[in-house]
Amino acid sequence: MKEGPDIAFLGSLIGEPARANMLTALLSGKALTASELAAEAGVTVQTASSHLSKMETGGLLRQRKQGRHRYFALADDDVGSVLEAMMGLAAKKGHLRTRTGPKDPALRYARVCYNHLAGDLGVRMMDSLLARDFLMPENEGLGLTDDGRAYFEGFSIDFEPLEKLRRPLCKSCLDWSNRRSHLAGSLGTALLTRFYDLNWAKRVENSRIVAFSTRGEKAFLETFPI
Amino acid sequence: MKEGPDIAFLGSLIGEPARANMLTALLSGKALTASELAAEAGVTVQTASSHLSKMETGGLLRQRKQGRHRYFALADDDVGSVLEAMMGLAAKKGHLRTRTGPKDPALRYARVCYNHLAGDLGVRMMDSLLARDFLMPENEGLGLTDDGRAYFEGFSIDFEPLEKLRRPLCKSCLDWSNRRSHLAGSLGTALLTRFYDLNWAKRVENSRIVAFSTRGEKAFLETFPI
DNA sequence: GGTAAGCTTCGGTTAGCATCGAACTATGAA
DNA sequence: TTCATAGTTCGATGCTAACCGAAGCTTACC
Repeated sequence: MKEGPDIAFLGSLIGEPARANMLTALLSGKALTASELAAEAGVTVQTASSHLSKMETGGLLRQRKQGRHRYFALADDDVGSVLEAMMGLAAKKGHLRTRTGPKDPALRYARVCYNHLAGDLGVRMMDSLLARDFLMPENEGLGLTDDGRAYFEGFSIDFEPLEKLRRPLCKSCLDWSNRRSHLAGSLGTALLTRFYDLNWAKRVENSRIVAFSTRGEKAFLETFPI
Repeated sequence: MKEGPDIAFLGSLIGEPARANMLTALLSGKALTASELAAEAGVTVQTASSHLSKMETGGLLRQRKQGRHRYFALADDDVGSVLEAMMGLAAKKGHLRTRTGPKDPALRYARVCYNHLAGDLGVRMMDSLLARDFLMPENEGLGLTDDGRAYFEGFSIDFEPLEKLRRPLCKSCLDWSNRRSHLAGSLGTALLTRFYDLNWAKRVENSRIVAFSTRGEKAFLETFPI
């Protein structure tokens, strides 16, 4: 009767508070256990387990067994992108969750989006890389220029393992706080890891906030001028 | 307790079959009456009315009264983008609706996405415009170059009314069938209208398919070479 | 082997919400 | 005024799915 992909199924999967909580938690990029996700969503483990299996068969989640733990993560970058896009729309329409605490400014400034840097600093990095022609928009998304490759190699990014992955190297992801794009893809992930390694920033426990040190922030702003 | 925008609310709004059907119908870009949408969703008008008011207060829909008719349409381009993004994910994950009929190839070739051209031809147009530097990727999305402006004016696009709108002129929208981008925004809308005016193509009744005439297709391909 | 932790499965309960009939409002036509 | 069409509101019904207790399964650690 009807043509096209089934939006309703996806929507209902995302549109249940407990599941939405879990998905938002997983947007932090960390793989979490069923118990952790249950706590995050405020339901018992049995209920969480049921939700998790639904989301897994629905293609939103990926499961990795490790000993007696089962770690859940978003299935791929696309799931994260759609979630962030929905966040953007929700924010624009004023559908905010209960109370957007004092963390909010920090969250808008620098946060983890699945596995890469988002927020003001994420957008700034993207802008800077585009302005200096290190990244070039391509049909499908984003391409790395030769200059860009050299630049990142100078920044101690090792491309060899990245290129073996099935994930795209560069991808743009729409920011819900800014309504502008930031860099996703395996390069985005690698860069964020590099920031951690350089001690420019570290993750805030139980939050998506990325806390830059004053020194780290300075270095970041110098590395990615506008 | 929790920070950030509320995904669950949006998801539940979209994740109900009747509502999803209506939204998909509205992706055609046409404003439809409550009765038409009820038929589209396969529910009675009372039920439809209830759904419509929910979606309107939820910010997904916009209502325009006209005599004793009430026309509903998607609230803005962003809603359309999120819907297409979800379609992309659903298609990728294999969640297709009941049976994807013989219309499908035509739908992938050229269809309406809210108010602009999508599908293979839509993507080709985007590629062509980018390759010839008529469009340039900018921070937020897409920018029109001076060359581009001249080019479109030669194509009888009148920019004056377009620039008075609050909508962005150019915007990229991810294609669910192709997983590549095509041109949205008010320019995208204007171009599609122009194709209709030139009799290159016309809408197929009760469908999102855009049917190009052989002459129109030829002209289109020449106008937007790769 | 025994025990504990992590997670899933099963069954029964409950709550929310979509659904529709019927009554009501509003606009237009005769 | 009267009738017809478009749409909303109200109330009752019924279905679905989330929820949790209890039991079962698997893996680890002593």
